Amino acid sequence: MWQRAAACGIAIIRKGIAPQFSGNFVLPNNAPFFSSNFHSCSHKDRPFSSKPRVDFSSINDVEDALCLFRDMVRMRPQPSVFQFTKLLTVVVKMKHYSVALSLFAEMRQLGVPVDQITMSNAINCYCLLNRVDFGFAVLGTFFKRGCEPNVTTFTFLIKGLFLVGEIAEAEKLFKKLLSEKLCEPDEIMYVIVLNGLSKAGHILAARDLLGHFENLSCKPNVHVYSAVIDGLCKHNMADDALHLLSRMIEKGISPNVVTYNSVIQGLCDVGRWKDVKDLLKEMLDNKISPDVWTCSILVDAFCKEGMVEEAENVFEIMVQRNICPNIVTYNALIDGYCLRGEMGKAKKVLYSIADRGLTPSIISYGSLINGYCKQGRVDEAWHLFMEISCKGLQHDTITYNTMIHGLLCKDRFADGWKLFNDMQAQGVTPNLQTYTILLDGLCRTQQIAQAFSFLCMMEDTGVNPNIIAYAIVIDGLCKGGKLDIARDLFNQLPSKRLQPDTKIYNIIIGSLCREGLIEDVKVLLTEMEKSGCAPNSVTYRVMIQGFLKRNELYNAIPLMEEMYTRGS
DNA sequence: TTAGGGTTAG
Repeated sequence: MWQRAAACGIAIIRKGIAPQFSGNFVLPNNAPFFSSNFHSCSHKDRPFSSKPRVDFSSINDVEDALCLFRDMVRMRPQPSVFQFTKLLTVVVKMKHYSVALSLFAEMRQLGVPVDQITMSNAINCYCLLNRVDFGFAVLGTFFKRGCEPNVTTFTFLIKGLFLVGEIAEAEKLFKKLLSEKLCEPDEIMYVIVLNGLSKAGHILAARDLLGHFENLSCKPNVHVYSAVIDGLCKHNMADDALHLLSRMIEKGISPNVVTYNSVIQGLCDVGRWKDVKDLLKEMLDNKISPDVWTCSILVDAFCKEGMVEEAENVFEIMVQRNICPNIVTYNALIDGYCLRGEMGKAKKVLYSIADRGLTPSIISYGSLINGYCKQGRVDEAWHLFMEISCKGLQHDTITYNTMIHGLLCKDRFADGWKLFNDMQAQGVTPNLQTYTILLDGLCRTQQIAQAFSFLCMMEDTGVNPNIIAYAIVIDGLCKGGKLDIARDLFNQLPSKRLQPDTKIYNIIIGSLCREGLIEDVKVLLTEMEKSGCAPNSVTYRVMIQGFLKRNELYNAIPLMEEMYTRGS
């Protein structure tokens, strides 16, 4: 739908004629979009002195905003379009987008003036509600009153397209703005485009666009560089990120704490500790103080490496530098203790969070539940799982997955399935991981027919089983002595657009060896090599084990030799 | 004296 609306909106800009649907277009709340109250006069035409004062500082929540709106509507003379728009933006900042749109609709019904900025804000609200299509429809109505969208209006729309995953369309619209000179993109628009492209994995396109931007008269600023640097770091291109960091400095743009945090995160992710140290030094030399984000990244990185003592040292540094840890910092520490199995310490941190004026999040509980489950202490995990609702938090897909997985690992299948039903009853959507956990449970208990039905059910609910899900079922079939069915399913993978990985080859090869089907093994090994899926140490191990089980030492020994030659 | 931008976690 939005493409048509967008095409129409863009065509209108190009031709400068009224949109075909502007007159009677009805917004989602069924209020006609247009009324005759478009405020076409500039504020100079209406002296501000004639308008009553409106106190926005008294607004603490959305109810206050609604009350003020009612007061403003009754005021005589009526407050200006600026004041009404200001109120709308206060509501938008509170993230009450639907409320802002209702106010907007009411303004139109009551004859309160709206202008280009008010309308752009309405577009923004639709976009933030993932309804960029309605945003484009509002765009179409701009021209009815001889008003033109500007760079901010288009920035809202491009951001809206990225939000709903319409990456190509966002890029297309941006290029159209450039090629048809519909507006002059500014730094903020570049940040939105570059960040959208980077986050969607189109990192090379983002880098090219940055190169283009560097050649314009309006030069990229620190935010623009930071967006691309962050994208590079998130796509394991830490060297490129470091290179870009040097380039921005050469061009006289100083990185800020956010830029450094992105690079530090990227370096921590790949364990480049020396570079992290150098960068921290560079930061301090440049008089950029680490913030709570920097510290949280470091705490998390140390904890993931099992270096909890070092993470605790970061906490001490935070105290010295007067940096207050936030819930993310504490969650990283909880996770660190859990990874080391130090559940007592992890729990102590959880219960100390409230003492520090913070509220534990669902992630705090999720980490602990995961830690207890990993240790097989499901009853303690369950106790915390139940505590979540008492604390006014909502269970999410991940906590359900963790708990179900924990129960199934302890063979508490009935409890696991009961929780799965409860999850759906609570309106928490199962994801691929949920289904994979349950599929594994079915296969481990040799409920193969149910596992097959489950695969079909997954497809029906729009969650396509991935290679891991198939590997679980194929493994279950092999372990249940149903090698033929397993091979059939394996052969169906290409038709499901799934590329077998080493793990799945190993499952089939191991079974074939146990059956003594050495010729079939040779065929699969050749196929594996051709597909770029190299045999690994597990491949050799399963083959050797298979042959030894058949007392075929003469087949096993040459494989041992080959395994050592290959260094697997 | 009305609008838009970047980083963290189970």
